[in-house]
Formats: sequence, structure tokens, C-alpha cells
Amino acid sequence: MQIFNTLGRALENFEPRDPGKVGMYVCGATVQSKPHLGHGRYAVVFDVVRRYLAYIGYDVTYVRNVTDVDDKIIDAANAAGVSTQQIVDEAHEAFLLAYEKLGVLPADIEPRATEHIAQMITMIEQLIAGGHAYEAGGDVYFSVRGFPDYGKLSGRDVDELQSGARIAVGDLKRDPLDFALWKGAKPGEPSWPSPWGEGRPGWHIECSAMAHEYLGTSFDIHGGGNDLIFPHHENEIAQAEAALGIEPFARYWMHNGMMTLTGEKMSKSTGHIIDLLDAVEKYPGLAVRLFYLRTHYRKPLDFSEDALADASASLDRLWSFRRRRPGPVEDVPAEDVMTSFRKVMENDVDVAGAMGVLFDAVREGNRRLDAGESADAWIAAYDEIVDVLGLAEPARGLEDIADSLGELAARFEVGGVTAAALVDALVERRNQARAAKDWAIGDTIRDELGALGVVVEDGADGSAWHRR
RNA sequence: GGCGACGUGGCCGAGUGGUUAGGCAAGGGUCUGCAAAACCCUGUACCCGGGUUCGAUUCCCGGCGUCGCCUCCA
Repeated sequence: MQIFNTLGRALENFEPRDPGKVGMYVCGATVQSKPHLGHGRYAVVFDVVRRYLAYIGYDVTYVRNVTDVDDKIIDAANAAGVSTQQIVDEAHEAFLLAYEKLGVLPADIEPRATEHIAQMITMIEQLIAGGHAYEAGGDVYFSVRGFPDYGKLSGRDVDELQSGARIAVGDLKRDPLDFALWKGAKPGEPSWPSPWGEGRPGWHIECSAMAHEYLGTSFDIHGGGNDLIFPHHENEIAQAEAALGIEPFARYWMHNGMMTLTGEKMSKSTGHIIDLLDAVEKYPGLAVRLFYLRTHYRKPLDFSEDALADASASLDRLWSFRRRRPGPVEDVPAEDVMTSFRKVMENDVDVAGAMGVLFDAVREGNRRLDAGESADAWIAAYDEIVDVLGLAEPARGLEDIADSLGELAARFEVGGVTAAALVDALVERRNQARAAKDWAIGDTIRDELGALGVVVEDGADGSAWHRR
């Protein structure tokens, strides 16, 4: 397949380092506060990349890190008067909940920075030994000008960066461009022992060290938001390639575009955000997921309430198609549908294009069902595509409304062993009433069920119900 | 200022050198006790100005506009 590689800014044929296997490292979040819609986008985008690679037969190792030590976390802990651990745990829990609601599969490995201090120290030692880094007053800095390839990812020129670079008061850098690998501990900060005294790692070194730890040298795909290209990923490359003496650190760099709100980037530092957990509370998590997936992953995506409602309506269309024939189908997926699907996906993961293929299949499937023909091949195609996109309707039980269903059934003098049987009995009772043209009873039962979240729909071949 | 991206029908949004993307919304029809769903039909888009070409929304140049990175950020 073809992937747009930020390193080189071109579409490239994807060839993994080891045949049949893909190692993927995606920059996760700094767990400092609750996630916003932008975090959901990166998570969903790379979740689909991962699923598609697995779908076409690769054995994928998916690593998504958790940054659990940095200035902002320390600030947040101090401001709230709690431990950094508490800030990290609460935020991380919120992220995991959001990922789950969005249908994001758990990472194979979810390494935390604080659990890989030793690997970072090793890498920093390698850098110092190689003359790429220097210790200064308990800090360690990477020497940017000593790494000729610096700027190759972001397209930056070291001499032009010079003017914009700044030195904080008390900084011990030899060159304004240099960045911290290790920061000497200040009072009240979490710290770890090191050859340079107590301290903590700089931001960038964790990804270099952890990606190398789990995926080895020159692994396949490194992903993240495009706001990480500079300086984070540029620095990751510099550190890893200088320390390990390998090139490239990662072979393909993929970056998703930013979420915007009223045309401006969402950013937690400005507070210009929509809370992700709020969004997945108001709309089904998978509607938010579909909202992300309608737009090509590299483009900016503007949030609006209307867009989310639009996505939600689209999702209903998909799901109501599948509900027409519940359960597994035997047929193989319609070949031309799957061919089209793969064709668009091979084009730099054109999920928006895949959406078109999917909806085409849905229309054809619906048409066939209306005509009384078999739509199994299209349902099978639907299942396969929806599985790759992560948009399958989750099974929803009736446990939470079992008591109310019991009361309702009692009112209409029907019974059943399970909650589902109660619904069946109520629908049957309703149809008896309808057969007798007693529309009032029929409509009451439908309305009452609807109030509980059970939607009843009458079709040519009987009435069907589903949980909303 | 440097680097980069984008500008498609009412809205969202793929894609392509010449043949229907798709979704949502809208109008008309079929089905239907009502509702819902579904199907069929309708709207014929590609920022502006040049250029290349038999032909450009698609390639090139210029302009206008919007956005991102250059500082923490998915």
C-alpha cells in the first residue's frame, strides 16, 4: 500500500522491515488533564491504520506511549495540591475510557515514561560518549549542531531556527538550539538517580528510548499529530540516530491533521477545546469515531455540533442496514466491493473514500433486501469493512431496563423468562392488537418501549426491535 | 519573515486530465393504519486570472483567502 511519509513528504510504497510484520509506535498523550476531541482523532486514525494493516495480513505490534512525567503534570499537581501520581492516574483513566468509547483497540504495549528511566539513561550515556550531548550543572543537553541531519523531518534549516530559538534564564545550554535530555531535579519534583545526579528526563528522549526498546532499530511506522513534527519528532530522530548510530530511526512517519474549533486549532494550552468525554456522552462514541473518519487523516477537521449530528445520522443508516438481517452470514463478501475498499485504503488510508464504498454496498444490500433477493454477500462485505473501520454496532443488553420491562409486560398481561423474551412478548401483543385494528394499544406499547430505549419498527416481514 | 497544507454543489467531504463519489439536509414518488426504515427520481459543484493540452476541477505560474508548524500541544 501507499503511505504518505512525512520524512520526504511523498507517497511511498509501504514495505515493512521484516516481511509480514509491522512495528508501529504512536505518540500518545501527556496525561496531564482530560482528553479533548483532538486526542480522540489521533487515537482513531492510527487505530484504523493498525486494523487495516492487520486486515491485509500483517502481524502488527502497536505501541502507544504514555507520557507521565513533564512540567505540566508537575504544575498541575502543585496547583491542585496533590501528587503527580494522582494527576497521572486520573487523566490516564479518562483517556482509557475515551479510547474505549471510541472503539479504539488497546495497544499491544503501552509503555510509561517513568518505567523506562534506565533505558533513557543508557541512551543519554551513549549520546555523551559519542560527543552528541554534554552535561552542564546536572542537566544534559543534546548538541543540535553536532547532528548534520537535524531538520530532515520538519524541513527546517538549523541556521534559520537560530533566530527563533530562545534561552531561558539560568539555562546552561551551549547553543540556543540545544534541548534537554535530562533535567536536574528541583525541590518538590519527582526525580530519579542518574550519573548526573537526581533528575528527570526531557520530553523527547522517552519516545526514542521506548520505541527502540520495543520495536528495535529502523522500525516501520511512527505516528502522531502533525503538531509533534517539530520539535518532538525531529528531536526523537536526532537522539535515536545519534545514539544508536542507525539510520533511519523509523522508516515511515505518519502525521494526522489537527482538530479545529471555529477554524482554530484545538489546544489544551489555550483551553480552546471540546471535552472528549462530553462528546461521547452526548453522541454514541462510534458516531464521534465516524465523524473523525469522514475526513482524510492528514487534513484539518473542524468541529461543529451539526457535523457530529450529521455523522450520527450516517451511523444510523449503517446500523439499520445491518439490523435488517441480524446474526452472522455465510456468504463471502461481494468481491467488487472489497476490491474497491482495498483500492482506496491502499491510497494512503483513504478512509473517507472507503466510506463511499461502504455506503454504496449498503444501498445495494438494501435494494436487494427490498427486492426479496439475498443480500448476504453485501452484508458480509459490510461486516468486513465495518470491522476494519471499527464501526460495528456494539451489542447492547437489556439488563438496565429489565425491571421496567417486567412492569410493562405485567401491564399488558404478557410474560417471559428473559428481558428479551419480554420484549418479544410485548411486540407480539402489539401485533395482535394491530391485527384487530386496535391502533391505540399498539401505539401505546410501541411508545412505552420507545421510552425505555427499545425501538420497534414494522417491516414487510414482521416487526423488529432493537436497543437504541 | 521561514517552512508546509488547504480552498469541491445548501452543509460536510473523497477523487479524477475527458465517463455517477459518498453522507447529511431538501423536493417529488413507491411502500405503509400511523411511525420508522428502505428503494427510485431531482439539484449537475470544483476560489480568481493566465498558461500547457484536442480537452483542466484535476498539471504549471501568478493572485486572493483560510489554516498549521517555527514555544508546551494529538
